[in-house]
Amino acid sequence: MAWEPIYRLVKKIPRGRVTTYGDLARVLRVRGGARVVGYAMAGCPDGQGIPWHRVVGAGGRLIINEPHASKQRRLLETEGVIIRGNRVDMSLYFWLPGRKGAAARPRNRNKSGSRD
DNA sequence: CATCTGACGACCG
DNA sequence: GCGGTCGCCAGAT
Repeated sequence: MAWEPIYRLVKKIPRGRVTTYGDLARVLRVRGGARVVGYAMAGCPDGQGIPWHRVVGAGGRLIINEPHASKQRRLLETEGVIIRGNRVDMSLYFWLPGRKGAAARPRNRNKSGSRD
């Protein structure tokens, strides 16, 4: 399969940010939707700088099973992403792919100083 | 060709 | 908020 577009987009996810399988599927118009994107990520080649850990489930939930779950969690925390329970705060870290690298926190509603 | 499984997501109780 | 069901599609057996 040609998952290249998916991998390429995942590589564009900024450090300390996350996106979801569903959004990737929608932006890339993947036939099978989120499910297939997940399948693609599961088989993503290693050692190619693909930040697969920045891809989470809908709502910022970490749905991956062990042993990758721990790894993803550790990697995200390393990038400064606060993980609470089994999910991350989408209002702070969600990143929408595509569009010239612009676009970012569509739901960021904080009025205090945000750290970008 | 029939089934099962999986790094998903929306719904429902 | 949690757990179960169903729909989705691509491999594996």
